[in-house]
Amino acid sequence: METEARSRKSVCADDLRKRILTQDLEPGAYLDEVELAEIYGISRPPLREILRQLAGEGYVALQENRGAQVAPMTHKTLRNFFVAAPMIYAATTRLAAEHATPTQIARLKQSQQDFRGAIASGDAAARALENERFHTIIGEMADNEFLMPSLRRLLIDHTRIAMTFYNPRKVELAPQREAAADQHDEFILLIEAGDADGAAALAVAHWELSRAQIESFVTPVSMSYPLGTAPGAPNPKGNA
Amino acid sequence: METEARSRKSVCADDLRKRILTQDLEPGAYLDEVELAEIYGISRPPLREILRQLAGEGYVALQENRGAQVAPMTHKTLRNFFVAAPMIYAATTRLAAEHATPTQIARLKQSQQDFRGAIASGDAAARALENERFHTIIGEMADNEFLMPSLRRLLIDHTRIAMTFYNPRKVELAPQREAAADQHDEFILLIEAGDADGAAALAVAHWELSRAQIESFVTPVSMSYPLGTAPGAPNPKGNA
DNA sequence: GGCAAAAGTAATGTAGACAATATGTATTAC
DNA sequence: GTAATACATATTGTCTACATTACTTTTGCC
Repeated sequence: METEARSRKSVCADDLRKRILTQDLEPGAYLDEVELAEIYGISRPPLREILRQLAGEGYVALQENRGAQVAPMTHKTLRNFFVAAPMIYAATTRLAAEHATPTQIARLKQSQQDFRGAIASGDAAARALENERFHTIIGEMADNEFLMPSLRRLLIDHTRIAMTFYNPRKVELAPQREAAADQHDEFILLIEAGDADGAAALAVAHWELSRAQIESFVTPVSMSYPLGTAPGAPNPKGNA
Repeated sequence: METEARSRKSVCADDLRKRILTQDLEPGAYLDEVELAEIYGISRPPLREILRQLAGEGYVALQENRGAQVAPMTHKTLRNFFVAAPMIYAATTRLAAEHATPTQIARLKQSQQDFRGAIASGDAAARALENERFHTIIGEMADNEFLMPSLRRLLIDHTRIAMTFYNPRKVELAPQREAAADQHDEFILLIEAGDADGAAALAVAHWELSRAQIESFVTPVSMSYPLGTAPGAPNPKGNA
């Protein structure tokens, strides 16, 4: 095989990830091994290895003798997401400000440029993928192998949720998208300055903006708050 | 093949996990595909799938064309572990108290019985594995797919660190082991009572106990600083 | 006419053989 | 004597073919 044979496998894995993130492959969709193997020009064994890998990363779910399906999103997904996201985002962003290297900061700046470009292009999928990449780089800056697994899992469903609800034709959301992009610039400034507290606070603010957008679609009018108290939040029933 | 052919694969995966957790397979050790395939009586393709799966779970690290090795523990591992563990443990335990089902509580009680038995037996590996299982069940009780990945990753290295430092012949540590087991009983009580705050506080206390044990080995007498300092870079200026 | 059981079909799971890459060693040249 | 290159060996990566499991459809019986 040529030298690109090896890269065909990683191309396949990367493309599957992208198609799942953008909901081109919808949650719960069954994945046919022979079909995918033919598409990417590889045989079934290496494809099966990729599916196992993606299962470990949380992109797909495997069932014995019943094939693979894109990781489903159940009714509990959003609720669990709202519980875990602020904690993990704040923690990893704080660590990123403490540990970021110049090389990583340069990559983050490049990513932000690409993100702005995707917004301008109006391509929702491209914007979602660039946003995911931006926050993945921040996760890599945190350089903590114990927090990265949950961050990756969060970014998968955050991206998919965004692709579900964010409607490019809803022009009234354009200012919010701009605000998100501006916050990305702030991320870069604070991380470059090593401002851990500031970065963590911005992560929370960035989360709140996204959360508000999501809730505006999920809870149309009333339903004020039921989506779950964050771990560490004061207990509703008044105990000490 | 018989009906147990399928289970041979899961037996292989489970055994590899156990051997890694107990350091029977040491961090950084290279894994030979043909050797492992022969040991478990399967061929290389399914074994390679298992290795991919274990890589996704954080047990092993894969390198292109260079095989698999048991996930290494570097100088940064302990430091990153100390940062992430209290946060994830507290959050998942709190959620466990909120969401545990009677069936899960029954499993947790059984696990605690096995844990006590392992302590009595004096088998360090069995005790470590039962402890890992106990905390995995608590993680499953939390029922949050976004926090579970980091919890699994933490438990892997927590177990390995414990196997590294906990010396059964050090009789002076027996009371601490008893204290840990007693805390497990408290976990059961608080989770069964649905006391989220209490469970979270206990998780922190449980962590502090474990942390103190670990630090007593890492910083034997007077070295107060080394955990946060890069072991590769000895402090040039005569430190404080 | 409906339900259940059996056979057929299509998928996943596995095995053995082949190709390509990396590593270690030996030889040769400087 | 040392270093670099080439070759040999061992290990990883891949493919085709086969076994097994699950699902679907059809047929027979109630």
